Amino acid sequence: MSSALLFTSPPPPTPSINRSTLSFAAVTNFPPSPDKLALLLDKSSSIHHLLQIHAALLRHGLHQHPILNFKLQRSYSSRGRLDYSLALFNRTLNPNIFFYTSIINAHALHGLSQEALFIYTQMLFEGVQPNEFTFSSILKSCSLEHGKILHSQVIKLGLDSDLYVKTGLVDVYARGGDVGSARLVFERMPEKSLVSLTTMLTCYAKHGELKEARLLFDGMVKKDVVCWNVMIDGYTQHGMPKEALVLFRRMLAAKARPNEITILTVLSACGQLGALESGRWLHSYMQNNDIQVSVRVATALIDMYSKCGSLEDARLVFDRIYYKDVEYEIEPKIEHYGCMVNLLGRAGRLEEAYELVKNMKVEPDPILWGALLGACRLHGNLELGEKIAEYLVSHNLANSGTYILLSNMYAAKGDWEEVARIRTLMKDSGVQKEPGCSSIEVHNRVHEFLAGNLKHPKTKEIYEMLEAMNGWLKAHGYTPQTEIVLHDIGDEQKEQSLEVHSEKLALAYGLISTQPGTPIKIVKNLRVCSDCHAVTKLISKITGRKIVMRDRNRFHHFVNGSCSCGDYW
DNA sequence: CTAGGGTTAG
Repeated sequence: MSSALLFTSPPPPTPSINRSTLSFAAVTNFPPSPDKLALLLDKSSSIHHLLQIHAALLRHGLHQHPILNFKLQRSYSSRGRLDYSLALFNRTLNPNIFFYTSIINAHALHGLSQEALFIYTQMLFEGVQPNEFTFSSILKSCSLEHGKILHSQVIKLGLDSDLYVKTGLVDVYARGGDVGSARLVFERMPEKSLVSLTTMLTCYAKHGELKEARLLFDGMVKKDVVCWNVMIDGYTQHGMPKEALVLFRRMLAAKARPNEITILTVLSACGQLGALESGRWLHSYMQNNDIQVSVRVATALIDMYSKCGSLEDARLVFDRIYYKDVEYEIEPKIEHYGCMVNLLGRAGRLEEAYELVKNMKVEPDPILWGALLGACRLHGNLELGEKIAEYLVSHNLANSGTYILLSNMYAAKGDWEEVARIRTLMKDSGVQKEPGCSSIEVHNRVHEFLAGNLKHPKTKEIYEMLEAMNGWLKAHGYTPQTEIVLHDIGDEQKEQSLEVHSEKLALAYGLISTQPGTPIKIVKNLRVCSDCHAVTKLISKITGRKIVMRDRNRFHHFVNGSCSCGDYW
């Protein structure tokens, strides 16, 4: 602004003052009454505002007022300023039980269990006796060990009849993994609230006791969104995504309203299943029901679409995120070593990969060893393969994959004696091969197939299609890769055992149950075998279908007789 | 009118 303008501007208008209003305000607002300050404290929304009120308390000698001090402390805590909260607490003379409980609660809520416990002991030292409120606060963050001590104090003080305290105790035992004690406390509760039921439900679900969880869940008369979420998530987190989806449908049928957490859980289940249609449906459900796509939901959507093989949709969601979380500034973890091992392994630089794993700063996990062993198999390096397998077996690190890969290598060389030895070794060690399972989603339903499985209602049609597929394959000059069958059986039997691999059953079902030309998406829990891979390539050419197969490691996009993995997986 | 503390899901 120029100085000329400054001088030519009219002076600001003088506010007209109503004298009676002014004197009234002066009388009522000064000095501020504790009532007014309490109200202000409850309503204030910014830290700046709180600091102003704090100043007013000091200015007017109200800084030892128990209620105002308590409210101020609570507001500081809820705004995440535990430092101010604690400073206020330390300057307060003889804090009462309310103040103690509140500050303990604030620390417990922020996961500062050591500090919460410290204040608790300080309180006991000062001769202030804890009550049921104090215990339900302190129990929230404490360890199992401390929980047990607190439990005995609860009983001593006769506070163990309180519903909140009991729920807190169930939660402590549950978090500490002591399911038995959690159940004991729970079962002795004379009345069980929705929250205490949900706490116990969470305990079962977290520890994989899904049958117990479901029993409790089905017995619950009143169900809110939290308990639905707990139950659905229990299935999702324990390899039962199909059950998770089924339960989610029941949730909708029961007119319960899903929230963001439900969506996150169900999207994860869809990803595990490769259930693209269900995932898409969920996406549109969110759009129709005004459930906002937060970054977390967007990430879950991208994860789901990626795992379902629809990279186009994943990209679409990704491009719509304004603010992107990024996985930069991360410490190299075991996954990154995994990438390196895969890279070196595929390039045939096995010794280098082996050296890398041996000299890692982090403890190598079975997946990493598996990657290395897989590379040995790929390049037929039996010598190193044996060395690694021996190491794994002797260090108790072997899983079913170790044995399978090793016996694969021997089988490929026709060394059936060694194959038999490995099988015995595997049997003796007690590890079992995870059965191969393929699933396909058709019309919003997930169909699962195990090798040689005859349980599907359309079994007859599926096997007819398998026959037809064999005919097409033979006509194209295909010979089954019988050498990959591990059992020492006749060639004809080997062919038969290959024919009913779970991915072929799923593929046959996909062909008979969808319109010609529709892309087929299959999810397999293990790695796809090389015979199934070759067959799927040919089928994609013969039928003109795009086939996406997600196995344990990666996606295979089969189009017109070739696969995106370049036959290198 | 008058004041204050507690539980479950990711």
